[in-house]
Amino acid sequence: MEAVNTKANDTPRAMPKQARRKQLIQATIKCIAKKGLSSTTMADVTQQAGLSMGIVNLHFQSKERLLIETLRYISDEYTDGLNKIFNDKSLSTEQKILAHINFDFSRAIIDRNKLAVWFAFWGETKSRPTYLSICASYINEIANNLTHLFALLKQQGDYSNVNPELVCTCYTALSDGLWLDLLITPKGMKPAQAQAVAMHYLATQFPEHFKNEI
Amino acid sequence: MEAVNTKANDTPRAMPKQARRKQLIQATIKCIAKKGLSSTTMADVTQQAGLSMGIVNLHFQSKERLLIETLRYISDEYTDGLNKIFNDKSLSTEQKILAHINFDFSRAIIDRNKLAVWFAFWGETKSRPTYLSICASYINEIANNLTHLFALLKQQGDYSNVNPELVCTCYTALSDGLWLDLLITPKGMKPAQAQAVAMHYLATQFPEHFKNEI
DNA sequence: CAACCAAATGAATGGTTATTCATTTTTATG
DNA sequence: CATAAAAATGAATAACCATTCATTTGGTTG
Repeated sequence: MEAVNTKANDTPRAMPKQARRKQLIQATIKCIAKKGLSSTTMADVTQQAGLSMGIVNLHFQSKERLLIETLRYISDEYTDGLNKIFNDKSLSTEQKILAHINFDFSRAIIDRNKLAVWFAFWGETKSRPTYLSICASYINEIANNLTHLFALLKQQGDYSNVNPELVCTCYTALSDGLWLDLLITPKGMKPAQAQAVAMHYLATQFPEHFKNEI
Repeated sequence: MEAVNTKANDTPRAMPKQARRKQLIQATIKCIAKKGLSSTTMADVTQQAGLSMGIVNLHFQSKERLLIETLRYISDEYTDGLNKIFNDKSLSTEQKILAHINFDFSRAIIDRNKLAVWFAFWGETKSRPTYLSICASYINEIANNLTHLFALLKQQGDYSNVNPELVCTCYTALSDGLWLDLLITPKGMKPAQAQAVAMHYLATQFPEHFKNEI
């Protein structure tokens, strides 16, 4: 997901394969947001990317693989961001949790184009095992990490009746639901507001740590 | 949404128009769950319903209208169920809220076929104003009712720092997120468990009323 | 700069799919 | 029972779309 040389204006033909793939994935995200997954065509994607019809099959073999790579792209972006926080040894447990929430509602993540992509794929998981397995793997990974953080925080205060697993499940579901609000009621729910709702829940569980954040 | 005469085995041709439309909508729900919105075809739907190709255009004019009516169907089913609870004068405020949660995680609502339909349409709202407006209207209606219930409950206990609007937003998002868990991790999350998570949140806000429900 | 190679193009192809409508089947009416 | 009206059928049609591949373009190398 890191900086790939995308000097599209200079010498397009010299772009590394990886960069062209990224360009096509980003065009796909825009198209899914603009036209919906069900009516996004190869012609739409290639035109959005400013390239020719055959290009997708050249780089991805098929439309289906392009879609899978698109899901993997946003899913990796999300997981990588959270892992970086989780593995950052300069942060305290409390700071990691705060950074996690900040990330969940950061511009790059709650971009409405990407939210549209998330929901489009979630809607198809029941019929596409490949989509489901991509989603399932990142979900477990994140849940384990976050539960661990809550368990650590529990030891740092008077939180004897906090259940870290339950809090993780609840926080995660809440975050997903707030993403939905950001997607379908853009005028009613602003990112900062969504983040405040998430903080409000954490404050109910860890008042000593998060009461002041609201 | 009420009982429509569907005597499919007796005299199919005599079914009222409304019933045939319902039959087609239910076939559509099954197909979207089975094949995904993007690859559900007219042939799939009519075959699932045990009818002939031309039937959808006869009753719905076009595929697009069938899809819109399908969204309206699940959306009405949900809204009607909640309104019935909200308007039931035999229930106390507390009982209404409990009934609301029970309904949110009842078999009819968290049927995985229907969940797949919800997410499929949510994923397309950004590109289809019609889908968006159907969703937007029911969301506002429910939020107003639920906020009102929380405001009433606030007066029945030591809840001076409870914010009914915030609690409504948070509960609603949580519920949507739990629906996602039920859709994509069916083996990990059971309906009763999801409901318990929702109750857990309400207990943080109204401990005097809901602490014992967990 | 010439020759080669990789990347990209886009017209052509073939398969898929929504929609139509002439025909058939069923129900209602007198 | 005969006739008319309504409902349903499904083969035919026309539009659409993913994929292919012969050709062109651009970059690299010696």
